[in-house]
Amino acid sequence: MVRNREQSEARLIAAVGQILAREGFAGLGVNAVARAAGVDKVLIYRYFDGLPNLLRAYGEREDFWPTSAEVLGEDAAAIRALPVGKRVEHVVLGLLDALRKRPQTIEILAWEAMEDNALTRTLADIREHWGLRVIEHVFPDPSERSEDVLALANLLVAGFQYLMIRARRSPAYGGVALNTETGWQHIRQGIRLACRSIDHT
Amino acid sequence: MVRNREQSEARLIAAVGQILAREGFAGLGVNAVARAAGVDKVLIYRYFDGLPNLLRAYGEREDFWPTSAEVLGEDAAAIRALPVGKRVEHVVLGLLDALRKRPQTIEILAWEAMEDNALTRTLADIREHWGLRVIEHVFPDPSERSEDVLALANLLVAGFQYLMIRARRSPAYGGVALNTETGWQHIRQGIRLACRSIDHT
DNA sequence: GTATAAAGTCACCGGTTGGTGACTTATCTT
DNA sequence: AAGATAAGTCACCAACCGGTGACTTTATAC
Repeated sequence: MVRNREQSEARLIAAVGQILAREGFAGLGVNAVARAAGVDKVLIYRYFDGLPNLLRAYGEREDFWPTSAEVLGEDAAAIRALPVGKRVEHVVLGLLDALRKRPQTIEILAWEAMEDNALTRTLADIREHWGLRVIEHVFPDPSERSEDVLALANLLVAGFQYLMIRARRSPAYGGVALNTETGWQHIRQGIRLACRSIDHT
Repeated sequence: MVRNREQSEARLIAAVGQILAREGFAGLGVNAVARAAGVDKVLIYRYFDGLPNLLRAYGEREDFWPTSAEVLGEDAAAIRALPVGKRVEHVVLGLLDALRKRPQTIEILAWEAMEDNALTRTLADIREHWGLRVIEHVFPDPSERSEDVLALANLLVAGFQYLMIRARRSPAYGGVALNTETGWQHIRQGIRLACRSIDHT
């Protein structure tokens, strides 16, 4: 048996992702993670001082959250020149595409919303800083942020996040297909439709 | 000790609601329910043949789901005379108000989306029949159901459901207050804003 | 009043959970 | 080569989980 702390840490972090993808957060525990990593669970305490910190390490991997560039596109300055409605549409759709590629991130978001414990709180901390940066990027001028438009934008984001969560178990939601690409195209069209009314006041 | 099966059953059903309200579905188990009901857990098996059926009994109480009248208003026929966008607005806002009064129902919806087991599947069955009736009521003519509008309507419903779920733990979401009435007024305005573009094509 | 079926109690089962102490073994420094 | 430090193993803990069998107690039907 080769002894290698770095490798063991990496295995534990990878095991978190495996379990989240396979069983969801319900199966996430010290025993399960250690078993999946092929490592003794005592190392979780020695190296990470418990599961919450291991989960924090997992949440801080580079590709866990999309970068601002991935959400906003390469030319962030060009976005700020668009009317507000178009800007909202752009960032909401960008966020949708970015998150659809990250099923484990969706799993974390879901869990964060459901339960309130040491593990979820650490994850909420990580996401906090990330989310604020995006808003600052898109709406540098606070006067542009109408309360109602902000509410609508967040409602749309909350909506597709919830649909992504349901998509893992259910093939459809209220007549909208969640397991086909065309179903998600309709959702994207719905978002565009909603954003159209923002500039049209 | 008075012996009364009906009362014990009622206590168990009430205990389910208590636990859902207090701890959420994470704390929902045979032992916890029996303890909260002040009743031996063996009665759960004797009277309900297990927790799933007890939960089904809980989900079938009269006031658990809003009635169609509560969502649509008293004059369901008048709604069908409105343009499509107004109809969507009306039913989405009606559903929002109806569900805001039912925190335990939100808890169930959340759980249903998160986990997939015997308990959640029984609850999904109950909700299924309920949801279809509402859609049939509002859009009796299938030709009126544009795919994109349907997607938007479901996106809005999914959105406020997700926000309600988060509201239990977080006071705000992306700058929108979830713990004040004015915050929810902004969300309602956002819904109205989104629906405006439906008829405006 | 007595028999009987049901209501309720209690102790226990195997399994899993998060967590720890004591141990062996490998690697690295001197 | 010897010793120190860290990596990894293992057995065990108390607490909980869902679930069951055997028991006592009460109400009810006859």
